[in-house]
Amino acid sequence: MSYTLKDIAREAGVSITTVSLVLNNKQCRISPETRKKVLAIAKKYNYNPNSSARALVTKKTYTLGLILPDISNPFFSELAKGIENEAQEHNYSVIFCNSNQNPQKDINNLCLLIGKQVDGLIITTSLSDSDSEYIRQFNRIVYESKISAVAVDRQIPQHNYDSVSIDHLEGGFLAAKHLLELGHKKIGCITGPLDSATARERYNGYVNALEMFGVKADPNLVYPGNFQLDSGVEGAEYLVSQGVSAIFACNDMMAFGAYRQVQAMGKIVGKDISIIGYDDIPLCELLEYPLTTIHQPISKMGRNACRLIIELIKEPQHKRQNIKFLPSLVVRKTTSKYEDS
Amino acid sequence: MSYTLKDIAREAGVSITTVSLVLNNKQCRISPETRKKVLAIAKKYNYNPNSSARALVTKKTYTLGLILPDISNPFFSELAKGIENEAQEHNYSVIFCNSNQNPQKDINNLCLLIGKQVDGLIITTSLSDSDSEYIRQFNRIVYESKISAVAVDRQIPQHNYDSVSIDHLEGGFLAAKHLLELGHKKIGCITGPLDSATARERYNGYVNALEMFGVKADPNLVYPGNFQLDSGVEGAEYLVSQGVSAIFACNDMMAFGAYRQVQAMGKIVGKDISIIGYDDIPLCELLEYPLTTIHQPISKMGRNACRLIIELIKEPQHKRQNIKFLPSLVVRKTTSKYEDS
DNA sequence: GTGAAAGCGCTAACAG
DNA sequence: CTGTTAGCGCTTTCAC
Repeated sequence: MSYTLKDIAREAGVSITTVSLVLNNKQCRISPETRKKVLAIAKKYNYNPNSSARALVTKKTYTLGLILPDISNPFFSELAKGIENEAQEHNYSVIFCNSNQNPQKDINNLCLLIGKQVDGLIITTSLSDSDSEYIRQFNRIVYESKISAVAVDRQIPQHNYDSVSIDHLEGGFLAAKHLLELGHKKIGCITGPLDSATARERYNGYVNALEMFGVKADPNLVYPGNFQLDSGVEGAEYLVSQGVSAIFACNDMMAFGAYRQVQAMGKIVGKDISIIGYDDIPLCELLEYPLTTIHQPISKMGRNACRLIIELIKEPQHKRQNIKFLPSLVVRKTTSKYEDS
Repeated sequence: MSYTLKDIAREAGVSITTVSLVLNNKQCRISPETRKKVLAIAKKYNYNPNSSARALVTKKTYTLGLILPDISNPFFSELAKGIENEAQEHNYSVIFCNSNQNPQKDINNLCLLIGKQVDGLIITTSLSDSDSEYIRQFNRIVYESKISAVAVDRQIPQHNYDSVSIDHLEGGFLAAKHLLELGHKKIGCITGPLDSATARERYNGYVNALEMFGVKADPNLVYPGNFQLDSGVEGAEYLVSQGVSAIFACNDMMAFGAYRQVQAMGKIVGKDISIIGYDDIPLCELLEYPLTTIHQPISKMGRNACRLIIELIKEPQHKRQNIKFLPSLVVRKTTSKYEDS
């Protein structure tokens, strides 16, 4: 199969220890010739240390476990990319597990990863507040494993993990502020499902901005959506009938639905009605009127989650960190100055 | 840290072997009481075997290595999902590595995965024919590692790996055939970059269909694109000026470019000019006239790649397999019967 | 400068 | 039915 230290030691006529020492670049004073000889042989055979053996004694696998709901979701694949790129630079590799929105799988994957002795865990569960029993179990297993863990994107209920996430309150605020600065007063909001913290934050950010600009938040201008395209069209239909001049859709899919509906109603997007979305999915740039939206630094968040877990591995007693990244406004063509008509 | 066989053995008052035996469900005749007692203790402590130790002796890690160009590309993330879902069902886990189109990284990742003693490799390299030296090295390393490997989506040059891919010849054929059956005769083609095998196959499929329907392939009706949106609009502009009644764009991005250009020229997509794409990206369904296209069974391909590598691991002498999946036609609104005007 | 020896946690003969 | 023993490939004291 593969060459071992023993093989190299035999061929070099030295002990296994010596070989191990030089291959690990240890300070130990090894004579230059021995070092050279060993290195040459190792290179010749393309020696690759057996990491199971090494892990067994060092108790470090240089492997990270990544639990996520669905790698095929662009948000998570972007996140995974950021994590893996950063990991590579630190000589870690990452095992990923899809839990497909199934709380039991979240737990199975967790156990699997612990069994594989990963050095750290990066977690975005699909666990929602209502999965109380699963959450308890999940947290207990993480705790007992003594493995460092960080939560990404969303905090895991019932426990305050070190975390990296995006400040959706700020995002919602930014979106509404942009509209307000353009002079809009009657600003509708199509929310996400309000049992999700993310959706709530985006909505609350919108409310905050209105208040800050002295505009009274009008419940009649809020349409409860579900992050799907359809609710965007329904929301727009409703809001336009309420006389809004601008719409904040809490994700791009709904913004796109709204975009369509506004057009279907014979109005011009970005002129008669301003629309702003949230997420900055690739679709935004492809529209006839490219969509103004809130951009999330997903990949950056991934990289930082990775950096954080590596810090934590090195120094488990590290002080708690809950890092928030700020989303940013991307102005394109669907928003413009309010004009009294 | 974690409990070991020894801990359980001590508490149960039996030998380590016995514990190992019952925990591995070995046939060995163990008395029911012993078994029960051991199981109970293991459960109590939430025993998780140390897989490094196990791997060290069994030489199996139950881990697969996945090398791909970029997990954030929807094609690859869908593929990864298929692979991981299947892997989970067979108790394998998967380490993924992004090589970011960098041939050197392909090789680094390969070495890394071999070092981690993965049982099998699933590979989609970004290596192109021109990276001859890298390819040679890559193949040599795989060969010397004696680790089973399968190529997904594209074969790796200079070596015939077991592989799973999509029959793009058939895909191109299907696209053109659809148009021909609708009565179109002057069918333009916007190709991908023809130094890629994938793009060539799609184009060749188109040519084959034309021939089969007795339509002479006209080089003036072929526009060399690059899979980017822009070349779709340029291609459409050119092809419409050549008097085509239908366009086969070799991917959806270009089809979308063509769609826009056709509209910009004052023609009605799906009536004046039929357009068919290739890939079936989410965008297709979102258009005003949803895009007719060729769908690729990506996730299925991933699952099969995984199944294949697992077979290969079990039985390395298995006969060679090069599995091709058939793409399928998805008719939506951008293609229609040819009407003489 | 270098080597001998112990041991990480587990499996797998081989004994009894 | 169960225990003893050896050993996987590596790191790490501790001697020399």
